[in-house]
Amino acid sequence: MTSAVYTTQLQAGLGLVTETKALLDLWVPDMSTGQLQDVARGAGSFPMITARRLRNIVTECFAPRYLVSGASPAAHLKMLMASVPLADLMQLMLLFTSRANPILGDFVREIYWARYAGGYQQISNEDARAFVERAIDDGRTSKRWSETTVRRVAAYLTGCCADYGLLEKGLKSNRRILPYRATPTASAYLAYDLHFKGLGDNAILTHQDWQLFGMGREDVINEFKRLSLKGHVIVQAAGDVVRIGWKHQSMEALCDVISKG
DNA sequence: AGGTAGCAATGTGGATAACT
DNA sequence: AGTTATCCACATTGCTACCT
Repeated sequence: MTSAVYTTQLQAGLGLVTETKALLDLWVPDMSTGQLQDVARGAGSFPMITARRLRNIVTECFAPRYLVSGASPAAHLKMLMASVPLADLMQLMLLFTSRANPILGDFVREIYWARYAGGYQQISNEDARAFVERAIDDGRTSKRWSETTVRRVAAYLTGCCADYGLLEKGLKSNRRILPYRATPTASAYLAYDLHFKGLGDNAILTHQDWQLFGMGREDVINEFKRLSLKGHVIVQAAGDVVRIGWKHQSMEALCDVISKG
């Protein structure tokens, strides 16, 4: 799906939902990863973990996910955090984590939603392992991973899905598929995010990020209609041609409206 | 030389199986 | 039932090739 190389970076941390919230509380714009680590250690937000582990979390998880694109993900999540339900934030975390770790995004798109659509009740680590091994065969990694790395990364894929609410939580190697649907906040965010990235309306409708939520072009159009009811956009659909009227002038404006809604 | 990315190895604790 | 062995998931630390 994507062409990026798969890495083992998920090894450094899975969903990290509470850790991410804690770091967002401490983070301010223009803060370096080193500064963030220092602040986090000083604030005692992570009393149970070592400095080395904190480094892992900040530089290998938090930064690649939320400090990219001028740290806009972090800035936006921080804006939304106070008023938006955790489930919505977790969907955005899935988006950012999948962008940082293409192997997760592809797993969700190709395996999770295929199983979901196929009426399966669960996804096992063995399913994930098969996905990883096929990816290696297809040359998606820089080199062939060892057996243990394959097994672990496979487990991290399902574990991360569990952290973000797509699969059942707990220490299981076979997890139940949970009902999962993009929330209005997440879909509004993604819509505007793609828009301000400069994508045209038609390209937005078919963007692969929607597939993280199991949405194809028709689903996206229907979602836009829902967003129009909330006043976020205006949708004009005539046959195959869809035109979007964008009501907010910036991501900050959107986040402001969402957090006050 | 020092830093970093990518991968591997180790530590820990819980869950389950196997045994007595 | 209670104890021990084994497995598994996850956190943490270590290693190394590569780049600057």
